[in-house]
Amino acid sequence: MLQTRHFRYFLAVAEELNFHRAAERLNLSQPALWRQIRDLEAEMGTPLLEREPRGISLTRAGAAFLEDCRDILERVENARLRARRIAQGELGTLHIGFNEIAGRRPEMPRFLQAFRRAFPEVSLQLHFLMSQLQVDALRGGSLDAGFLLRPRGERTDFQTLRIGEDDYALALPRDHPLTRREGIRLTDLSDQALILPNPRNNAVIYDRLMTRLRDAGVSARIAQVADNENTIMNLVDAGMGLAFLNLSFRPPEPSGVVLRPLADLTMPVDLELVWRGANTNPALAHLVELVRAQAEAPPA
Amino acid sequence: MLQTRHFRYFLAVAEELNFHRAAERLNLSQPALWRQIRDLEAEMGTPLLEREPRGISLTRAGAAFLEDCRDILERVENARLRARRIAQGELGTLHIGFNEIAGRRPEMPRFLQAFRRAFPEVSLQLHFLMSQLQVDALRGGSLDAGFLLRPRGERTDFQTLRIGEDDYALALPRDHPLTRREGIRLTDLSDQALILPNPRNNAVIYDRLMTRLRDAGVSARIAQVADNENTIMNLVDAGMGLAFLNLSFRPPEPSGVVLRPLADLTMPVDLELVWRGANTNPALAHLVELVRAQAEAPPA
DNA sequence: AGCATCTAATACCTCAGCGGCATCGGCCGG
DNA sequence: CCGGCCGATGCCGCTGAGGTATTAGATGCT
Repeated sequence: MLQTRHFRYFLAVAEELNFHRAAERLNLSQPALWRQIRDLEAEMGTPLLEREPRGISLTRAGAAFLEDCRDILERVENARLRARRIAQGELGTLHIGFNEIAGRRPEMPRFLQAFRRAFPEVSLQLHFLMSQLQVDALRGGSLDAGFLLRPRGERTDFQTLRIGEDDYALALPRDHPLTRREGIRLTDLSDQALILPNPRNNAVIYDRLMTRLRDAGVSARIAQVADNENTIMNLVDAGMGLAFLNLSFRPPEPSGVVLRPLADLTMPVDLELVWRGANTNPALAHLVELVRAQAEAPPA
Repeated sequence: MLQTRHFRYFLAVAEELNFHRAAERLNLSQPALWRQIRDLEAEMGTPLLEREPRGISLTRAGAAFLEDCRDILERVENARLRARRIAQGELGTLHIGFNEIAGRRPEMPRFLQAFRRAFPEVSLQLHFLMSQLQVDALRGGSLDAGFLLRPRGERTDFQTLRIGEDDYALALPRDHPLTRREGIRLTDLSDQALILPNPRNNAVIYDRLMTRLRDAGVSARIAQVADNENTIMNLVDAGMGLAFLNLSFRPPEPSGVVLRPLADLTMPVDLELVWRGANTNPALAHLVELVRAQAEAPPA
């Protein structure tokens, strides 16, 4: 059977065109090398060397095989290196999710840029997904890590790394009467139209908000559920009702929406990097390590 | 050291994802295979298989390596086939020379077409060269075989294969007085202007012609030497003098040149396929064999 | 719970084959 | 004619690839 040994040996012989020198180069004895070449020719089913009275030369088949030898040996070496680099997490692909809020944070581009600089051969595939969908994708394995918001203190079987914090506040049109009130309370929302996040996308937040409203005895009217924060904001802007939005979701400047804290509603959430502990993608460890370092010591 | 054995074994294991089945496929015992894979991972410097409670799966590095394995094993096999086919003369390059006369013979395209059909992967490189230059090229190794004219009976250290025969005749303008004479003799050429082939290109023919003329006591005047048959014919047409041309070099129809045999000059030449006996190009043997078969039994 | 079964992993042994040493035989240059 | 260079061969030792028997862990069936 053809072994890479044969390729290495033939390469040396073909380059030196001399069994003694080739054997020396390979740290081998001349007879051992000679026999391997003989066996190689038998395997190939054709002579590769022309035996001449004074030394040897390549046959046409041998010359062609020499090229193939070089190519194959190079590929073997590259295969080894590639596997190593993948195992080291220096090469590969990382699927990263991020949601509306995380995407607007200044940390995100810092993390990604730092990672790209440190591991330029890891392809970063970014997926814009809401928090709940990210969790599903992480479970399903189509995502390696996600930047998302989780209510502080909520239990989880994922690994998490806290990057920042946020809270919810009341979003209301600039000209709404409540904007002139200090210390808005939940009871002030009675009989107001409310716009809530779609429970299909974000059940946790939806449930918590509803619970708080019920506990406060507020009989609010749900005017609309919306799929994402942008939609919610636009609906508020259009005067469809009031809503709860994250503080870090700053409305774009020419917007008629303002955010006001509620005196008796605090729902702190953490911006976290989340991943499955069982995920074996070696590049993931690098991402976590890098985000941890950056989050602990943000650049001056 | 990585051996192709390792590639073949890993390929089986990675495809079966089961040591027993893979070992069976390889006609190997499970422990032997297991140890080879362990050694392979040590060589690679990274695990390729994920050991799970129930069986094995590929690591990312292993999956990448699997692709490389397939690629490499395929290339190894192709290298073997390529070398074999080159050695068999089914693949390669053949440099073939032909001169003015051979090029005009109907046999040439027959030979070449038959060869191309039989050995489509042998690249035929055709070189238009006069006979003497072909001989030099054959000696120098830049030509594998040549179709050329040689005076019959001339000794040579080349291998030859007779394809056809030819002779020299007098070339003269259509309106020349000698065209009306039956049985032109060399002595009739006294005081005629003659156009001879350049002795640098075709020393043998030049010398023979000169010898015949001298022996016949003809004091011919050499008006010109010319590099090739076309030039000679044009000069004759232009009335610069008479010349000796091969019978099979039929002047193109709208030409004012005619060929007349000489009663006392016969210089038979053979159209031959000529090659060096020491030439090791395996495709050459096929060409010779094919030309021999075609020449002996020309198509009906 | 207990047993059968499937899997990867170990222990121990055998022998093929890879490699080393010594040597031969042919060819060339001095 | 002889010394040196080269490929080719014979013989022997030992490494390592492979076989058999067995263990160990997990799972599923009764």
